[in-house]
Amino acid sequence: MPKVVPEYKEQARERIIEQALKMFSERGYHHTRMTDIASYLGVSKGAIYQYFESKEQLFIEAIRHHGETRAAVVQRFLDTGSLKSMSTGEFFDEMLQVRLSSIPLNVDLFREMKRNDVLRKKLVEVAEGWGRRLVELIDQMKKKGEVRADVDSSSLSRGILALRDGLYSQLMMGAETSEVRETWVDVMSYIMEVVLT
Amino acid sequence: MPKVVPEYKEQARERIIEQALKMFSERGYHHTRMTDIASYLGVSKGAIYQYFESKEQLFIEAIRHHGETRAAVVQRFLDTGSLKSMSTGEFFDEMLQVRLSSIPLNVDLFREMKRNDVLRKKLVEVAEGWGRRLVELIDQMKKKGEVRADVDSSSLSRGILALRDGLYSQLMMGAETSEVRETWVDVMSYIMEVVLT
Amino acid sequence: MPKVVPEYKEQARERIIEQALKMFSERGYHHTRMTDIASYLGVSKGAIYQYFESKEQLFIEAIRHHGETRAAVVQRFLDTGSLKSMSTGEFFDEMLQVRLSSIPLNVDLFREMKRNDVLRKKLVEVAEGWGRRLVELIDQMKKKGEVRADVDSSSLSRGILALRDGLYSQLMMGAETSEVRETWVDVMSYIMEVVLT
Amino acid sequence: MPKVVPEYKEQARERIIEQALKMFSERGYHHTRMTDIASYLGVSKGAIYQYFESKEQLFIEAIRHHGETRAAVVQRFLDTGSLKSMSTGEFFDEMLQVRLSSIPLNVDLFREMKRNDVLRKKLVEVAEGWGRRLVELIDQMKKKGEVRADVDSSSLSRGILALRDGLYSQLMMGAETSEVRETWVDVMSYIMEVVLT
DNA sequence: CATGAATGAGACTTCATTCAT
DNA sequence: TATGAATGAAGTCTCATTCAT
Repeated sequence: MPKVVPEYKEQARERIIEQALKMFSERGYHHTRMTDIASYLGVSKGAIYQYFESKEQLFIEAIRHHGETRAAVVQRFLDTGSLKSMSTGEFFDEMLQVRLSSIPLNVDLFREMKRNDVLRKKLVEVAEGWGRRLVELIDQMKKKGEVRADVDSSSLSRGILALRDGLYSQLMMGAETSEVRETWVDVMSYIMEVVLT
Repeated sequence: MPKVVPEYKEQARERIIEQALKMFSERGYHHTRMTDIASYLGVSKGAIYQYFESKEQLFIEAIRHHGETRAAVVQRFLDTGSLKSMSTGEFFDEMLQVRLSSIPLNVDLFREMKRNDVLRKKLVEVAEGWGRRLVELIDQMKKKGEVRADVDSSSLSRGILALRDGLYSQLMMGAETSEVRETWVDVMSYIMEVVLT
Repeated sequence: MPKVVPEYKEQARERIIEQALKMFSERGYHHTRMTDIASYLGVSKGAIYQYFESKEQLFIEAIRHHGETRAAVVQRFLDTGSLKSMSTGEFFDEMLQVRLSSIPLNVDLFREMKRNDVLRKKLVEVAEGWGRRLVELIDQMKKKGEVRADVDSSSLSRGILALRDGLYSQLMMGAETSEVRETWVDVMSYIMEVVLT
Repeated sequence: MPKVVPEYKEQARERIIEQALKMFSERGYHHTRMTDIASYLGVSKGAIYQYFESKEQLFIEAIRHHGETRAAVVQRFLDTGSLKSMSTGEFFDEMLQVRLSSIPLNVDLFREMKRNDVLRKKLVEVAEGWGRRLVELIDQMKKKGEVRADVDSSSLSRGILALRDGLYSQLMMGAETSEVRETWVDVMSYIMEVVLT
């Protein structure tokens, strides 16, 4: 009977969140039973309910945690102040670690949104956060003359994020990681070739 | 109480499939109840079971139908023999009509795949079909010298599809259609600027 | 596999309500499982959920039904325009049939009230209804000079209802019906002896 | 984290019993969680299990304790050797303090009785104890010629207890204490007017 | 002794599917 | 053929009780 808490309650929460996130992303919200999460953790259903009041709440927490983790990674690249750094295979690899299967998560999220206000706000907030930060970066680069002035920052930002999400989606559908990474590097380089001065 | 069969059995099947497809894409597989589909059709649950042996089977048929409809649209553009025609707002608009919310559909599909071999095959077949046809088009254009020889057809194809899917995903999340369309046109034009000779 | 509906849906509802009422009163809300009600009806749990959306809702309906049934009986005696008719063993017997174990019901009700506004309103409404009608009767009798003018109608009404409830409670606790009926008749006659002119 | 045992084990037991009794009466057996009792006592659940082997056992002890406390109060009035003393507002007030919400308790008790022999015996014993003592008092008064000879002691006793219980029940349902007390005084005075010589 | 995290039986509820009418 | 009431498997959640620390 392993305990959920190796040592501290906060760690237990985190362990649960991480396992839940993993399973929610891999199987989707509805295909992930509380029992499954529990048994993968080597714990009883009831234990999870000491940390989260419902499956939905656990889901929300998983999303929050996911968003925060991703934020750190992306921020690091944004901090370089250059779009180029995001066009690399390294960026893709790092995102992969953290973002793995987030598209399905988002879709489930979207479904839940219709019923859940808290969730909706959080999701929109996270999603818009990405876009905003990227737009800011592009705007700064435009000021420095590193990006063509006639480029629509918002449109470019949206396109990059769409490409990223579309590719992750392909990974989920079973595409080869190496091929997908190559696509990211290739297409980003095409785009950079045009928009960078 | 209108009957499922207005006149021909085949029409009844189609009516059911179309309603089911609509609801599956809007709400997702698990949030769509057989009762819902039936009542939206003004028909009893039992009636549906005369045309489809299970919810899953109906889902599969809906996917098939969806894939075929989309095929017609895309094929029309592919038939122009030019990537340019796909870089337009018109292409985007047409796809929108037919493809609306297909990302969620695909994701649900993916979830079902783990349990359903028939479904998996169909999905992979459809998904790869798109890629293959696009790769063929690019290869043809390369032969004609319309696309740079050093462009990786497979990678470019994959990137275009990813962009499309990522943007549709954004639409699902509540983004403005006009902004998303603009992104499609902008980013496709950047890419075309580089890959077309 | 007997059906819940012998013929009409309304009858099915009623059958369920009656069985539920019986069991709720005998065992209390928490000791009555949906499964129990269903199996006593020779039906599956699910069937009940076609008529009532939750156990709580079924409980509320049972209360409503109970109140209405009782109303008819009591009204008949009130309609005689005389308190005397309520002091008889016949009145007691009739109430017994209909009210059997309503004290426990009321107590469970009271417990639920803290959480359920609809229930609270209904209960208070029913409970106050009894008191009001009895007060009216006493007031009328006072006007006719059949009840002493210095009798407090509200207090007398409340006392009679309390006596009734207290005796029913004793029945629930296992007291002999004949003895309890005798008490009702005796004590009511003492009271009548004083308050009637 | 105060300890259950401020000084003596017996005091700890008593503290738990008193808190449990309070909560059982206010919320009912099923709505009172062991956790609630513990946290109101500022103690851990585990601590309670050192004094009582189960929730049911604690309930039983609470009942016993309750019965004993009440006994003292009532006995004091019985000791006056006169029914009149029980017809007063003072008696009612004292009972109120001690008996508050015992009807619900009794009902829960009755529910448990079906499953628990020990409980049943205790309850019946306590309940009958009240009746017996009251009957004895009335019999004594009859001997002294203070109560009419044709009064059925058992019936009168039962009626008084029923009135008391019915009124307490009304209090539980939200009736005004002052009105209920008035009813007790009024109705008891009617009855006394007839049965006392 | 005390604590409170973990357990797990058990209750409610949902919904795809069946089948008598 | 159509209907929709009934079924029952499966999932979520609660809470008395246990037990390692």
